Amino acid sequence: MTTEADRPPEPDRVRAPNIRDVARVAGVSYQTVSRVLNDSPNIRPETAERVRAAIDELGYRPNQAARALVTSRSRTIGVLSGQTSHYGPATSIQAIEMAAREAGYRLSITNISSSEYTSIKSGLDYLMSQAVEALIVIAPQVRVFEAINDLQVAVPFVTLEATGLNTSHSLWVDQVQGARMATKHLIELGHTEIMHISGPQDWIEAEARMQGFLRELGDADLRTRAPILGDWTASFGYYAGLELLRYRDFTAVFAGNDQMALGFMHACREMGLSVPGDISIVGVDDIPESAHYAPPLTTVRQDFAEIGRRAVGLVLGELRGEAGLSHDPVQPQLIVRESTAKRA
Amino acid sequence: MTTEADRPPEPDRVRAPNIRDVARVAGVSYQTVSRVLNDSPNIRPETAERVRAAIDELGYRPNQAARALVTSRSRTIGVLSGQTSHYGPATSIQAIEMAAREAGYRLSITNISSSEYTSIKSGLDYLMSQAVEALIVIAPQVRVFEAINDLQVAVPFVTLEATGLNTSHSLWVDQVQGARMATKHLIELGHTEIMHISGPQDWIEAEARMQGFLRELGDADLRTRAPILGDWTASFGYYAGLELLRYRDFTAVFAGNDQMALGFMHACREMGLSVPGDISIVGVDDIPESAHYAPPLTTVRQDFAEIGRRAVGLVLGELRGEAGLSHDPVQPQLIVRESTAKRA
DNA sequence: GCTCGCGATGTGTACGTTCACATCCGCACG
DNA sequence: CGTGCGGATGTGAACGTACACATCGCGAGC
Repeated sequence: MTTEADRPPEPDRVRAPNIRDVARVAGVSYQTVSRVLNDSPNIRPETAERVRAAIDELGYRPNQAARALVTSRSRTIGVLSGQTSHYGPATSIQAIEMAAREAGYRLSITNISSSEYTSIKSGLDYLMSQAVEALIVIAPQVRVFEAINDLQVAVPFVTLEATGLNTSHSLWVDQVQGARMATKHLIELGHTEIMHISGPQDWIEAEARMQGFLRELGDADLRTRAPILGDWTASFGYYAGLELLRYRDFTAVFAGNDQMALGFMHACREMGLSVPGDISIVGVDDIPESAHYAPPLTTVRQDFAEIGRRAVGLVLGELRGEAGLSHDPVQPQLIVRESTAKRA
Repeated sequence: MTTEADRPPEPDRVRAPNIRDVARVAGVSYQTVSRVLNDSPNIRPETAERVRAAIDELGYRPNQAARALVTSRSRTIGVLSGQTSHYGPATSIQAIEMAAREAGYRLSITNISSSEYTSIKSGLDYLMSQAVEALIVIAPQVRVFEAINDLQVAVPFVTLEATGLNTSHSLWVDQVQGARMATKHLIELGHTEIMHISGPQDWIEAEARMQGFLRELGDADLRTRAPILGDWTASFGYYAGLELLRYRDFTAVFAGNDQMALGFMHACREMGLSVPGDISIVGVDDIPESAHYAPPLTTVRQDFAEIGRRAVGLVLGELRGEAGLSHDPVQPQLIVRESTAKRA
């Protein structure tokens, strides 16, 4: 009835309403309010309605900290990522965020600036200090596994894009397969001298793409040559191209990602070479821009968003004790555009 | 002395050590431990050392939830962002994350999938339920301000990239100035018929760039034409190009971002037009790839990372009650490459 | 030698919630 | 008509920490 009159005088500092304030307004005990909040059974609909009305009236919001304290559940998923500004990680993280929020979890993201072990470890340490309930790693560096062991991470975790290693904790695009598709495509076009510009050696996915490339080449009995170790950037592709094209002892290039492919095409243009007339190029990722490169890039599409969603499903499933969740690799897809052609 | 013998029997479920466990091991009171944790003065160095040793021994980590509960400070900054997978937001967020972590804050990020008012509001609502202490908005939609008002957001907030509006809460790259630089550059090259492909109308920065474009054109007494309203994507730039180039009643294009510029160049190529021979093009953002487009793109550089860092500085400053913080717009920079040339 | 003051440390309590358990009521069953 | 049972609701405690205040000891000043 009287919702204001008989309350104690307003304190100076306005305090956010708590569960007891709601209870008082609704004329029930705080426990009943708690029950409504956690929609537990055995509440009379009429009572629940009154509580909900009180909640609205007061603009009450449950205090997450108090809840976390008593349940000792932070409802937080930690994300350890390398450069979150890159297309792949950024896309995955966005999907992770949405899937997590859907499931009532929030994210704690941390960027590791370098691939130094100490950097990984301190990033991981930070996440542990946030009491994350699960961990998703998008920093596909080999040393992450070490760090996870060293810190005795006891929560469910999954690493993205880390082909082949430690499969029970991995979820990945089948990079080996993707690389084979790209390489096979070039071979089928008649190319026999194929160059690979790889990502940094300590990225597992770079390693996997290199393996796929080498295996496909081996299966076709073609000469393999040492891949160039790049850094994923367009600039690297460009300078590598300027260097490599001085010899021109190859007619096709498989680049570890679209950006390096772009840089390489830039170098071709500058050296007066036609793509795909003189050199065929394949990238990986299918970033949205690659369809508009000059020429539009043949590339291996990866579904980063799907990977992110599945990662969340996986760790939350494990958290709920569900077993036997699917770790099947996500299949990449070859997108043929105009940067590849039959060997002249 | 005895650090193990006289403790109560181990409970079944291993409980994380708390401040009292540390105190017991260190032989001090829990309050002393608390003091060491919050490095308050008046602790004997020797005591502090003993406490620290106990912390290490037990692998103790402060419980953030308990801390948040009692201090009623969440140490969280909310980030409301549009597509976090885009280069600009992603770069800013990365910088925000690092700056925030540096300052002992974590982030709660939420993506809004559409620019619908309800979507913005629910995103904001989510962040408020996280009890964020401050808010950084990277979703530069006009309606965000409405939502912030409607929800009576009482925390310090700052919107990024929202030129000109509500300046006390904005931090921005001077988009108007950037657009003017781009336009002026084209005018100085002799172009008089310049087309603008803008971002979506409800993005404040798109609006600002359009204003800058129109003003510069006005100052030069050149004919203005209705800008095309795009969606930031390369594909839009491409299709818009195919359409517009059927008439060819312009010799230069100012695109709202690099991706649309890329798409437009693609269309030029397909229509048999040379860039910059027939058409000059300027973009905005200077994403890392744009230096390797065909041709390398003249563009207006924005320092997204700097913006992110300053946003954190601003809201945390306000939180500490510091006044008179700099809201000076960040100056963009024209990067002249090869997509622009004197009018034929 | 006594007191004052201050540095160093300890004790009580509150934060807001959930869990375990207690209580109350009405209805079905014998 | 008494008993038991289960649905609906209430009470007490605990989670781990920081703040306010209390206490202790020791050296300076008279």
